[in-house]
Amino acid sequence: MLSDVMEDYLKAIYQLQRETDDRIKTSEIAEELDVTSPTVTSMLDKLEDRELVDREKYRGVTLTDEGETVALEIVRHHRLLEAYLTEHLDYDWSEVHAEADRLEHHISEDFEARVADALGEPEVDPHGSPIPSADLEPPTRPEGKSIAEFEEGTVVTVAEVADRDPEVLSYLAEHGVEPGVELEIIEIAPFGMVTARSSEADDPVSLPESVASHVWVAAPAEPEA
Amino acid sequence: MLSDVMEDYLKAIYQLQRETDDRIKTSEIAEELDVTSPTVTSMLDKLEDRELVDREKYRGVTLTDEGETVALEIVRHHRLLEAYLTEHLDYDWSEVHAEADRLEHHISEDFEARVADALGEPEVDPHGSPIPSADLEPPTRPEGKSIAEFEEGTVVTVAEVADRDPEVLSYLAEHGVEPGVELEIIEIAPFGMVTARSSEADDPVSLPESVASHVWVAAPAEPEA
DNA sequence: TGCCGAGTTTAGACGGGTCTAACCCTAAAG
DNA sequence: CTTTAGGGTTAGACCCGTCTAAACTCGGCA
Repeated sequence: MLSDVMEDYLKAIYQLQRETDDRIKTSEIAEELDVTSPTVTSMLDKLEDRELVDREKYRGVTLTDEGETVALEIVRHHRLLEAYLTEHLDYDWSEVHAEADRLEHHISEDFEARVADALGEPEVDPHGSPIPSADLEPPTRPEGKSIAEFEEGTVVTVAEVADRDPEVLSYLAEHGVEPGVELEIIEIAPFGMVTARSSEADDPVSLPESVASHVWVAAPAEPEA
Repeated sequence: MLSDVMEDYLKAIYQLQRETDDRIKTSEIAEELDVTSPTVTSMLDKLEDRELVDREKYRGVTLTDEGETVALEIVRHHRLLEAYLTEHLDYDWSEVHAEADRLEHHISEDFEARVADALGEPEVDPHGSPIPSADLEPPTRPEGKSIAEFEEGTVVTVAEVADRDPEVLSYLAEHGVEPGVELEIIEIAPFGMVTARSSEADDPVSLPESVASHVWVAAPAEPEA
């Protein structure tokens, strides 16, 4: 049996791996989980003993297949919960993350199945993030780009908003930046700030690079304009 | 902040207190929580430090008002969850206990409020047990008797089935013993076994004293027959 | 090639929750 | 009033997850 904390580490490594595609360093995990580096090192020892991570001392870790499966299970729980809370308990898009973070470790397989069923086996959560399937096969990374990578003047459709900060999410929602909306990229400043107009809002919104890079657009099936 | 484990102890003490109305002894708590006596003693030290229990060494504990409030909060969570799982996620009456036991420590005030709202502020859970109100005032103990305390031939209405064992609950449900049904007491054997016929089942059912004592009947408002 | 700094790991401590073994108190029986 | 059995508490150990302080490694730069 794995502890909640171990699950958190595996999930963190998984998510960092999705972002960087490289070995994950101690300090990155420490940052992500808000603990010190030695704490991470000792946990990595334990995860290595259980063959949940591959490790090279001083050079970071990657998940083993088994570790990845565990991480996917937790991510599935998390995203199903987010979807359920918004659909059936009237939570706002921006509020669900913290609640799901606490609950994700404590639901049974049975609960997971019932929630998935109640939602009709959804494929994405309210932020547009893909929900791992019940078989926990590693999803192929969907192609996609952040809105910061487009030319000024382009109109794109938001697929995913990968931020977790509720304040940021509220702000984005207020300014019409949510999965599904169309965004016209108005300006990309030299320091990375993106200004865009949403189909759902009157005024344009400006987002610093750190936020804009979390707003993703699905790679279009090359609509031969 | 209280740990999950502390909450479990407070809840256990609360529930034992409902049953026995006396100081609760170390060994009773140990039994309830499936832990050894020294473990309970050391936990009681901590709860006493925090003024959540009143203690007399060698003679057991009672909850302080503050301890009772915490216990009521947990019980409220538990019973709301049980109600929600049966009403909205299609759980069976007999299955909800374990799931609620895990979740009860991890839901926010907000979640609690939304669940209560979705259910319409229910007053009892699926087992007929009263759900503490949101203000966490200690409920006055409802009058009531177990079916073992009636004369043979009496017809009673089941108000609460206070067992927690899913196997026992399944068995009872199969034989028509659930909150709301009418039960005709057919026989009370000298060793305490109760045989009764449910309005919801064809054949009578016999219950050993240990089970029968958990099947409660609300004290009727003395219907002057 | 050798040094240096950033980042990682080791060493050692601590609080939480649990255990077993040993000791001690309480209350009931004589 | 004394004994004793049963149960409660103390003592001491262990694992978990965390920390700080100190030692070490890697890789870039002189």
